[in-house]
Amino acid sequence: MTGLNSDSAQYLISTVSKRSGVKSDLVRAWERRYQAVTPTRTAGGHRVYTDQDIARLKLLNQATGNGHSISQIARYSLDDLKNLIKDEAGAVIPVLNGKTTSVSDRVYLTEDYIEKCYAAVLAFDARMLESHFENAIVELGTEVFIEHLLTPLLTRIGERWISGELRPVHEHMTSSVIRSLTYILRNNNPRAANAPRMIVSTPIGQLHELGALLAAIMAELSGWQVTYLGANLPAEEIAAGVKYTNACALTLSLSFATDDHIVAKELRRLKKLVGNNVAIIVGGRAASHFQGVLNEVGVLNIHGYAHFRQILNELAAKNLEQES
Amino acid sequence: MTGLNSDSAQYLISTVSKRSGVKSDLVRAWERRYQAVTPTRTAGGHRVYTDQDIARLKLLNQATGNGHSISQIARYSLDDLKNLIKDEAGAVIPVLNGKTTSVSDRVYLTEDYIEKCYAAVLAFDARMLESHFENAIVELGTEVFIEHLLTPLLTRIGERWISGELRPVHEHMTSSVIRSLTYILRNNNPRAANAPRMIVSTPIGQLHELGALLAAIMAELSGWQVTYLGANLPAEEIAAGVKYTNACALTLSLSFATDDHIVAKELRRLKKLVGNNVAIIVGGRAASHFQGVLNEVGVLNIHGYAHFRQILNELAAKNLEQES
DNA sequence: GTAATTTTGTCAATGTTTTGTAAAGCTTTA
DNA sequence: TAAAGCTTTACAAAACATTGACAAAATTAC
Repeated sequence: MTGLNSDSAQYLISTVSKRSGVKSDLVRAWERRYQAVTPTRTAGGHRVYTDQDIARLKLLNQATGNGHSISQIARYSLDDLKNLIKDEAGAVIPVLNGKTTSVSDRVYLTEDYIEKCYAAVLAFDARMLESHFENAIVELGTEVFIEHLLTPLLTRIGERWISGELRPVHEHMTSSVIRSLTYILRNNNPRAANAPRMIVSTPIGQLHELGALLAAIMAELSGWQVTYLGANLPAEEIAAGVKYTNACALTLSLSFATDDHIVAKELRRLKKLVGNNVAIIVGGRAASHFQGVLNEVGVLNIHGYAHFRQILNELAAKNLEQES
Repeated sequence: MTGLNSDSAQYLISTVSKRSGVKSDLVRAWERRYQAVTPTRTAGGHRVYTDQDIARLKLLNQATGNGHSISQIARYSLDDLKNLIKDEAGAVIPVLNGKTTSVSDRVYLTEDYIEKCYAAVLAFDARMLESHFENAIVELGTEVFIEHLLTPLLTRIGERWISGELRPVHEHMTSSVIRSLTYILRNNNPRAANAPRMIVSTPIGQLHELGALLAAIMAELSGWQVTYLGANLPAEEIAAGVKYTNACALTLSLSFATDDHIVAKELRRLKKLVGNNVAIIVGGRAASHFQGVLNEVGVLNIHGYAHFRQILNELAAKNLEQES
């Protein structure tokens, strides 16, 4: 770059109009009516603008396009305008449950909540964590809560656990809080009577239950009737659960990559025990580490939230038509 | 941060309507009739709202959706509204219409409930179990529920597990249901701010968490602030939990008598790690099996429900006088 | 249980404000 | 001198405000 900084660079109104996308007439109107920009003048009275002015007008243009009234935002600072735009950036699907706020707002709020929640985890403050969760559920709605708060939060906890910032207890405490919250989460979405049934657990050797919990909650919200069994269960027990509930799907979470062959062995046994009529779904940070067995046994491997939902819907549909 | 705080940001009514989900007409009606919001005005008379107003309307919208009459709640503070919504999230409506049943009636009722609940466990029907629990909590009250339903039920499950009638999965499923219920149980009894803190867990090798769960719930109901960590944790982790929360008591449940020396070793390490200022309480079916170590380490051994309550009260009193 | 009353969401009619656009007439600039 | 800019004035569509009314729903009274 040259030495041109934003103060020295100067433009006439036609240039500004082209670069900001706001018609000249309108630029003048905004100045006259609301002092949206305050250009200096040449000796002859022509307006002279800076780069900052252009940036400002660009943002104002975008904001008004988003429904904000120019009179209200005309005098906002550059930073404030940026925030305003950022808030609206994700506004793609503005309707979730009919009423309630736009998704983008809630997604934005989420970042705040994630920070607060993570801080509570780090401080090992279960009450605080629970309180934040409660507020978040109320404010964001269950869908957004799960997808944009819980999922990234748990991912982060997983990472920090690996890096050593968090200890296993942190995870246990968090699981505990979340488990007690499942009650609220579930109650918000009434289940159908003939909902397809699913077992969620983790195989022996997999002690981390956060992933499994998340899967259980997601499945519940997708209309499944989930029986959550907790972590670290032998294949026989999981299979027994499947049989007892007559579940048509079994979701396992693999969060930790182990080099022993326990998980592989358990998966094979599981497959043999539950047979071919039960779909086995596997997800979790370490799932790819076990890719070999997963392929061999023939399980559905989850890639992200959306994918899981898709799998759930497909399975539910298949299950429905089998029943009829 | 920028200067765009919740006071400065301003919106016109259409934006507010979009974000809060309340139609413009209705926003105005609520203002006119109940002063639900009190926006400022532009020079021309247009209403101008803040972020707070939007949050308010959002909550009001939700609350009215929940059956509250707008005239009653229109002037609530933001916090009150949040609480209103939060309380409803767990919506059990624990109202018994004033009519109280005698304690004896309720104890009698419990036997009925125990049978139903046990049948649900045996049938591996988590929904049914949860449903019975919910009804029982409402009908019996938390105290009776815990003492006369949950305690004997869990004892019975332990026995039947030994006899082979039940499998480990049954216990896992039951734990899962109870954990999700802790939310209701806790919410009925608000805790004091300066409540004494406690950690509840089970040591490595002790996979059964029902006893620990029960202890956690009891302690909560006795006014303790409990952090429940789940089962099967190494001494270091439990000790870390104690340190993080600054707990003055640690309750462990020992349900299964093992002949290896793991539990004994863990208990000794635990004692060394937490020091003498933290009371270690041990309960559970198999506690007596480890009597040797328990004496050596110097723990409080629980004998029944009443005894546990007594211990809790004594400790709480001691803790209180130490703090003052 | 029914009738009277109140609450509450919605709408319509009518007038005002906001806001983008544009024309007219004059001035500056290249 | 032609192009671009300035100011003033005007205009119309969209959005907003106010008032008053109405009917369904919820409460209350009988």
